[in-house]
Amino acid sequence: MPTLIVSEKNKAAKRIAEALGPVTVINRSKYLKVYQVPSKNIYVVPLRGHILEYRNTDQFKSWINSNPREIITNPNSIDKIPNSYANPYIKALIDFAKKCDECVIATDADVEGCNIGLFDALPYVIKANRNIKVKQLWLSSLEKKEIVLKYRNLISPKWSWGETGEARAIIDAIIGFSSTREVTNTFRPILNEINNKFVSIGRVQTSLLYLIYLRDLEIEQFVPEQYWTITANLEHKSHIIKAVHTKNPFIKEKESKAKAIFQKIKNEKVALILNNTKESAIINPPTPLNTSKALVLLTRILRTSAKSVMNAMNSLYLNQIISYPRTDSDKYSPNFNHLPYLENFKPHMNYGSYTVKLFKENRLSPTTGKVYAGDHPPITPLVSLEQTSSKFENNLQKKVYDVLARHYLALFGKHATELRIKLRISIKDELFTSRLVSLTQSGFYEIAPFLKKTYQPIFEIEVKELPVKEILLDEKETQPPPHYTDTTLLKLMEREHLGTKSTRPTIIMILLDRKLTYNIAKNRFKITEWGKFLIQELIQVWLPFLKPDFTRFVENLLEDIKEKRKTKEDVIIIVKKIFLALFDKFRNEKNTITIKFDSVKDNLKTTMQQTSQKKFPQTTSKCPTCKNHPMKLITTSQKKRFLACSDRNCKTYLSVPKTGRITILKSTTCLKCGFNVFKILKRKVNKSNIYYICPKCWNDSFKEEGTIGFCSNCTDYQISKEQCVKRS
DNA sequence: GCAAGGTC
Repeated sequence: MPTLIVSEKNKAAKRIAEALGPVTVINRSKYLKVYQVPSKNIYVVPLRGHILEYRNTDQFKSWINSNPREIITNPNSIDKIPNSYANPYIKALIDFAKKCDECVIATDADVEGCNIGLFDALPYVIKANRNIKVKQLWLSSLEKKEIVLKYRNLISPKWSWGETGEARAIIDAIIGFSSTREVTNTFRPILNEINNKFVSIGRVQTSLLYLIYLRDLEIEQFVPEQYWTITANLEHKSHIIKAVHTKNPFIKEKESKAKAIFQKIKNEKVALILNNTKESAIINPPTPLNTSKALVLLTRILRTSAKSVMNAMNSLYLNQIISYPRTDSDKYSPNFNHLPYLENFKPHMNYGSYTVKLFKENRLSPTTGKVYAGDHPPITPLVSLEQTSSKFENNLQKKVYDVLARHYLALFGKHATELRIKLRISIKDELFTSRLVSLTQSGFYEIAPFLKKTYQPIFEIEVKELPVKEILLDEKETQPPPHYTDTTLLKLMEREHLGTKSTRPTIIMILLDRKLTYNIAKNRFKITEWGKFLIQELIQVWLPFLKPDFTRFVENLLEDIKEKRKTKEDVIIIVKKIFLALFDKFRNEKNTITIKFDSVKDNLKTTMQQTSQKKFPQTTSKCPTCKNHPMKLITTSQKKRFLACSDRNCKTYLSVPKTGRITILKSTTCLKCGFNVFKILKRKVNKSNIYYICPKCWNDSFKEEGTIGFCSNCTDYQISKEQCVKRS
């Protein structure tokens, strides 16, 4: 009788099947492939991560007519049901379970993997075939050798690991659903004012918001302190060498001391070099990239959001340009053969000469990080693509690939060398130091210059004296800590155990979407007035839940389930009890919150309006009515869009197509009426459609009968190479 | 209408 193997994702299913023998692919639906190994009588059915999710039962569907408190107390408040795309997967599990007498769970070798295999998929398998034998395939990598070996040594299912994931899901659902509803109901008068539909509360997101609140508070309450520094600019050939007084910084109490020193030396023209040491330092190439490190690096270099970088990596992976982007490995398996990948880059326009040099110098082993998670290698470029390649779907993918490819090549590079010169200097008996760091050997920086620090030009100092160009006494102020960026938020979340490598970018985005945070200059995050009000109120009643300690507390309990020290049920009872107490505290004290609403409502409304004012794209052509002002392409929060004259008094509006991405072509205008031509891109699953309209002509066409005012229907002109030209 | 966790 055949064997059914269940994997977490398509990629793993394919690899497992291929390792066990020649494969026949069974296309079950457009996206679902089952891999058959006829020689071994095996069917490998992939899943797509979790196929079930917790939802409120019908009894608790209504937000108004059900009691949020009962979501915690009533064991039937939530239920695990198939998600939107689960059906083909479930059907495949049932069909193949009926044919097989053995089921091997081969989902990822971690807590969520065990939960997906043993608690999402297996119940369907067993329901379809009560006598099926259940085993688990515990893979520490997807290499053929490992798969073959472990398939011969199947283990009994790791139920406790699966239960750990189940407890995590139940705890998050119960806490999230009950508190989101209760807090939404409480804050409803405020939500109406600021056009929010609800306020979401969750173990991870609310804790993160609290940390952002704390940082902003620290910045707000920061009291700058005055201090003074004495610096000397010394001349050496064409360079300026900056030296700092050894007693820097002079705090407020030492102001007079600083000024006295400055008075004493300000006209001195010679600096004596007392000591001149130099040392060479080696800078090693970076270590391979796991997901967290890649996100931190890419958001820092590209100055873009974690979410968009993660999306770009995922698309590159789906298009087989990079390896799997969700990995904890920052160390390659000793068996990983880098040669074919490196070989790819030899002819590359930008990376080629560096790569050829790697081969010449026989530098073919990468640096190594700390974790070999097994299932996937560190993030690796699989193919060599030029920046002009049409395989990139957008500019960001291009940039992400460039950084990842260069970083990968840097792993094999030679170390860089720094020259560090330290000078001890005396200016009229006042001691100064100067540190000069220059790059003497660029090594791997050649391919990955984005990893470089700032360096001074290379020079050596052999003289005993240097002329003083100027001596400066500067009054300065201490600076507050910076606002968080995507990069620093990712680091913070990792440090505080908030979220996972895959969910962190989404959680950062959720806070933005829900108007709890917003971006100020340079991708920096600030809590909104609304977020601040919310957290300030919650601190009064829910501080234990806001602190990241709560997640660590839950984590420890989950670990107890995994290690069989506690049962899933016991842990859920413990967490429910603690959270119910917090919930009741909120209920008992919520009058102290609602009583404040009248006094803060108006202020919140206006500040939130200011914060959310978007910059809408503008036409270069003028409004057809007033002929004075450009028009704005407005998109409302309900996703309706239209053109409006930027002069509010003019009140001219033009319709635009409801769907498709609009680009205002600024290099051409409609030769018929002079208005901008709009390019509309409609994305479909397989191909995209592009068409053009002039909004003025398009709107005019509504008043006439017959024609639709697309540019393609224009009798006199047509769009050619994004220019409006006479029809030939 | 809600969480956080997988994956496309």
